Amino acid sequence: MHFIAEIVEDDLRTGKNGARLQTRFPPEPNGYLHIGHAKAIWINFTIAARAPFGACNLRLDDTNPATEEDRFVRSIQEDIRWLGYDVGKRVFFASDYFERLYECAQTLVRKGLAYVDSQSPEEIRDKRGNFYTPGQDSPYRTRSVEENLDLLARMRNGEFEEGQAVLRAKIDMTHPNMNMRDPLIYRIRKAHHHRTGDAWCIYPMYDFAHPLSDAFEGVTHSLCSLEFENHRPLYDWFIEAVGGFDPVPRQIEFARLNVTHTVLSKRKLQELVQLEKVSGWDDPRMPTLAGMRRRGYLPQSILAFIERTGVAKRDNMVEIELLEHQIREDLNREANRTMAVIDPVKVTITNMAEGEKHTFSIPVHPEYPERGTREVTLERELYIEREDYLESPPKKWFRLAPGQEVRLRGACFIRAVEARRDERGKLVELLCTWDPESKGGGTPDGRKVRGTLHWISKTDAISCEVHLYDRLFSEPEPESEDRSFLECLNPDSLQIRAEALCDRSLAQSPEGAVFQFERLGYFCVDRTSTPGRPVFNRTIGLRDSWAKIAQS
RNA sequence: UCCGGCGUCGUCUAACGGCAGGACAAAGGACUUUGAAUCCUUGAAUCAUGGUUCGAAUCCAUGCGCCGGAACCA
Repeated sequence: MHFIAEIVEDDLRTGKNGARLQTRFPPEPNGYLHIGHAKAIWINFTIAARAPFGACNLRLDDTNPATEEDRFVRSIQEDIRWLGYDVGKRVFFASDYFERLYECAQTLVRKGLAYVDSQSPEEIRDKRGNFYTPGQDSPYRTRSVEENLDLLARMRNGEFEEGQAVLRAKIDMTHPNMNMRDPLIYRIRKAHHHRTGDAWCIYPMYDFAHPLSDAFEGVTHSLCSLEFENHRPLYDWFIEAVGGFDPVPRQIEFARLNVTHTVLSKRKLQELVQLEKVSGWDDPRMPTLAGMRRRGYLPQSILAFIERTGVAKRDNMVEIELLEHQIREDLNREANRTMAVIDPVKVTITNMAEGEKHTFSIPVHPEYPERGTREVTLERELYIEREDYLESPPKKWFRLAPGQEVRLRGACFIRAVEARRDERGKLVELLCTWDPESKGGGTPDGRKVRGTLHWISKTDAISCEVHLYDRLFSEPEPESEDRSFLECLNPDSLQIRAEALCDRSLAQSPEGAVFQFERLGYFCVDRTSTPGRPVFNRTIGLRDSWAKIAQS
């Protein structure tokens, strides 16, 4: 049980808030959700579920019309649903509260706790002071309630231009926490809002809108990331200053998720999209939920990963290996086996007659025989992976080499006899012999072969396209200061293999279907697939202990 | 120089004054019709110094280090 759960359990036990429990997930609709958001989503929904009638609201925090778009509102809802959370009717918008927030602002003015400042943005910034020196009061700080009320109404009516006036809270210009030095409440923005259109020309700031929106909704625990820790005194101040709320929400901060070999800043993700380093927000290399979905990640894997990384207050950098481990663990269970050859080389079995065919059935999943079997055909012409044959192999090479015998997965033993190459030396065909005694994959004499290869016969094969994805960044910490994250991009993060072959049975596979291509990894059907030509995305490769042996 | 937060194996995370544990990663081995999966084994940590205590990762003090904070962004 993490520290937030402990606080909440404690509140529940002591009957705080009448044992009510409510949280909220408040994204700004200015980009796609990524795996860092998944952490916030998971925390907020699992915490809410700790009480019988606990609930988590989705609140789109749309207080800045300049950056927000309706398409992001839609993608956010889609991604939350995909993760497995049903917000039902609990979808709210900060913009729905604009009128009520305005009334709160008037209340503050009447209480003498807010004033209209007519200084320029530059003056306001200069007079805020800095970490070491206190700020100075605005000359407009002492305006009367009546004047402030009038000015605020005229701000709303559009009588001022952007930058000519703002509404500020009257707190303390010498406060050591700079957030408390008369923070802005409203600024003028003559911009079109994606939901309220042109109804407003003043928009509330986050520090004002956020705590009050929580209070309006009856949120009891407002969970956010560490960078808002400095804002908590202000969060509490606005709720107290407006007054009359029950329950009074409590803000608790946790450390956001960081993962090696990727970036999780919205600005950087946006840059990758804009600079076309990736194909879009849902590029399978992106850490966005849309990208991970297209990549073939299962939502339960993402959630399990987040649960395993924990919730605490120290800064963290989770190794991507933990995510990859989780994906493999789930996909190993979920994905049925089939065979595909990504870089095919033709094999001719010279001692098998033209037209001769043998059929074998192989379990669809070795650990779950109840899932049934698949049929493969063995015949004179077939294909194996080019890299599975080596003319002069290193030690411990179990695959094909001159004179060496291997097993074709689920079928029989073959032995390499001759390699045919073109004028440039490229392998074009392998002549092999098979042992008819080895049908099924073993022989009466009980001799062992160490290597088993995946393969596909000429009649079973259809052409397909395979997208081999790897980590987007080759550096473990592309966000570290020493260079631009763009310089850390992995040039081989995508390899397109248009010559690949896969089993006929995959021709009509629906988008998102997942498979293990034996010995290669886990793959899913991309949305660009067509019935005649499937396109597969590699979600993650199998662990490859040969790669380590080969290295040494 | 100010304010806030945080320091436990390489990484993430437990411990609520009483044997520093787990997971990933790493190394070695067994098994294997996927060099997969599975199984076994091993190495690996309390930022430092003082104090309180029978006993401190935990409480106190001091120091050091790291992160965040000076948008009319969220």
